[in-house]
Amino acid sequence: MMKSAQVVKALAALAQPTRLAIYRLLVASGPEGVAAGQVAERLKVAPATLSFHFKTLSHAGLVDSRQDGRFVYYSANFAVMNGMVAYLTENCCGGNPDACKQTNINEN
Amino acid sequence: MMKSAQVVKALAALAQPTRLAIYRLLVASGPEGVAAGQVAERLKVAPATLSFHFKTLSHAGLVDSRQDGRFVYYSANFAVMNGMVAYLTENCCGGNPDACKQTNINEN
DNA sequence: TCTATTGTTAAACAATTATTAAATTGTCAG
DNA sequence: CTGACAATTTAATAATTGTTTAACAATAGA
Repeated sequence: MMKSAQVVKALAALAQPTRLAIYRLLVASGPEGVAAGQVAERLKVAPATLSFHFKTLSHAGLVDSRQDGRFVYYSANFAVMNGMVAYLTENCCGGNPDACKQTNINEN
Repeated sequence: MMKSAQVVKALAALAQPTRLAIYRLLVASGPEGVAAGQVAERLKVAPATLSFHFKTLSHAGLVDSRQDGRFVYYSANFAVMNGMVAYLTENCCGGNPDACKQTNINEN
């Protein structure tokens, strides 16, 4: 089980519109990753701002990076995301993952 | 599918140690809810601070409240939590919820 | 009604976060 | 080596967030 502090860090990293968009873009782009500049262009974010957000995501363990020539390729790391979802699922329903879904059915 | 902005709001609400602890306590305490004072005592949080955090959680739709006499009982609302987990699961693995688990197996 | 209890609100403040512009590092091509 | 390119770092600033104290509402009970 992931530690609470690490979960908070991961949640905080994703709790920002630009960073959530970055993460989604990386997830959709596969394991080879996307160059920082491409992300900047696609999401219309200034390079310095993007670096700042990458650092936050990276520090939370949500993304990996690899340098290739002048480019830095970022990719999603699913381990932390998975741990986070597992933590939420378990702590959302008191060990019964289906409880939420049942609640959801009742309320939709 | 939950909107991205609502997901960000829910993530932000939980991305704080005290609020995550509050939510977990409410989840563990069942649908009847817990009085604010009990939460304050259990988590050792000042009343005003707790009210502030309850407001954030409430505004994100993660908790419900009901007044009973002098007491205000808070309870977890699973609908938003469930929507959030569903959003993350879908956007984490590009529509394939198992991808994360497989990645996890590889990295553990 | 008076008083104690429960909880929220308001104001002030410290700490953190997000953004920008400018300077810096590292890499490649000529 | 030089110049251009890709990205990060730094410094400054604005905005947001978390906490505390004090004041405020609402309810219950004597």
